[in-house]
Amino acid sequence: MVAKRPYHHGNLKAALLRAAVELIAEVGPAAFTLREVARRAGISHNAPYRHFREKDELLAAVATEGFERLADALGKPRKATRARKANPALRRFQASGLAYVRFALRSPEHLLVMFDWPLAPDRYPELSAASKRAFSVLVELVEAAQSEGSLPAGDAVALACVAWSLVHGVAKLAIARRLPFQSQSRILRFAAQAIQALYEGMGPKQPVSR
Amino acid sequence: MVAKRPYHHGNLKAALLRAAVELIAEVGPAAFTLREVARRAGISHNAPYRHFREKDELLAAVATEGFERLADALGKPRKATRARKANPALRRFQASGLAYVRFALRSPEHLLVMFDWPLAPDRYPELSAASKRAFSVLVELVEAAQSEGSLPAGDAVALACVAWSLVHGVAKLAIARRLPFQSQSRILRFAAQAIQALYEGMGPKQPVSR
DNA sequence: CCTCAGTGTTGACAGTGTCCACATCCAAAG
DNA sequence: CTTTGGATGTGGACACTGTCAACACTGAGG
Repeated sequence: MVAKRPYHHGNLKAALLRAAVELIAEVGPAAFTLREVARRAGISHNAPYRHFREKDELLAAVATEGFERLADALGKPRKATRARKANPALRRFQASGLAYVRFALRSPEHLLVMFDWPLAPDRYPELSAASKRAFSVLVELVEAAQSEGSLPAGDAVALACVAWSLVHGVAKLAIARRLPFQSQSRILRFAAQAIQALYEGMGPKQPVSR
Repeated sequence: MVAKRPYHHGNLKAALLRAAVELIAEVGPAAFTLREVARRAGISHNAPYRHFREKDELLAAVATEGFERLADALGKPRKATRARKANPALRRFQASGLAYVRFALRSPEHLLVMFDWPLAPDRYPELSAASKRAFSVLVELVEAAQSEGSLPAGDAVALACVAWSLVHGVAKLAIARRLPFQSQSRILRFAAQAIQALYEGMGPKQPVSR
């Protein structure tokens, strides 16, 4: 029983987070307005300040939520990869790349705030912790593939950054509608090709000069 | 002789563009303010409206300038690649990837407005024309490498998008300071590695399963 | 010399983020 | 059971923003 909003809302913080995500989805982070969020939550324009120090702290909460969901999406295999024979760690690594793009397509509003909004990391320690955690998930996937032998030994962080750059680029260009593909399935197919290209090389199978 | 700003400024439009780029470099596009630009140009807060319909049109002009410079940077080889023996087109293609990242490091304010600011493309036709032009430079580089044989035949646009995604990801993560490298030279070295990895494949030289 | 289009200015308005003082509620102390 | 204090929500205020309308200055062409 949540009652009928007598004076104290009960769980305003969560409601504000939800409303914020919806508003960002509609108008983008730039046109996002604290007062409009308050309006949608049916409260006064000052109530949010009891739960967030300032506008940016609400955005930071959205970004934190985003990094947590992203870490989940990366870590958890999509469907129980049924008894893969070869290179399961590589498989999971590549799947996580697709998951990154899928996350971006499903929650573009989160990705926008996570990467395109200037939030001082030292002011929002939970946010930077969440982002570090998500990155470490990626590094672990790389290390697993390395010890499996399906990725070259060496600086796992650097390897992870290369892979990250590729899928991040695909994700950002996709949600900015800069790629010449419309449907989400076409975009995901393209992402899979890109990931494959990064692993196998995009050069011709028979190098011209050797 | 430009005189001493009598009443008519003379070339306010250009001055506003310069001031806008500087301001974005300092505070980012989100905190960018039309009135502050006017202050820096030493004019009233309404003078910009004689040259730009609205705030976003000034931003769009910045973005347009950015795409034009980017197209130049991609198209023109950095230093006259002295008498390359093999695969000159491939060389130029890879160099253009580095140029993309170099452009981002040199002009992060332009890149931010170009890709992270929501500008209705139909409201600013010059902007979308400039962005199309820049993309076509990239596609031409791909096609040249294809006819040289150093890239596989097939959809040049898709190939270009893969390469674009990689360098765009590197560029965006770099200027957002998300990569674990500090100096510009380290970042450029990393970018070169990533480009090389995309061409040769990041898998082990001796594939584990074949 | 006049005029008039282009350029710059002043003043206004609604909307924003944030501060302050005040109102309301719930739970624990007495 | 009352009291009371901390947490939560409200209303008003302020400086600032983007944008509009009316007005002022200027220089080139009649």
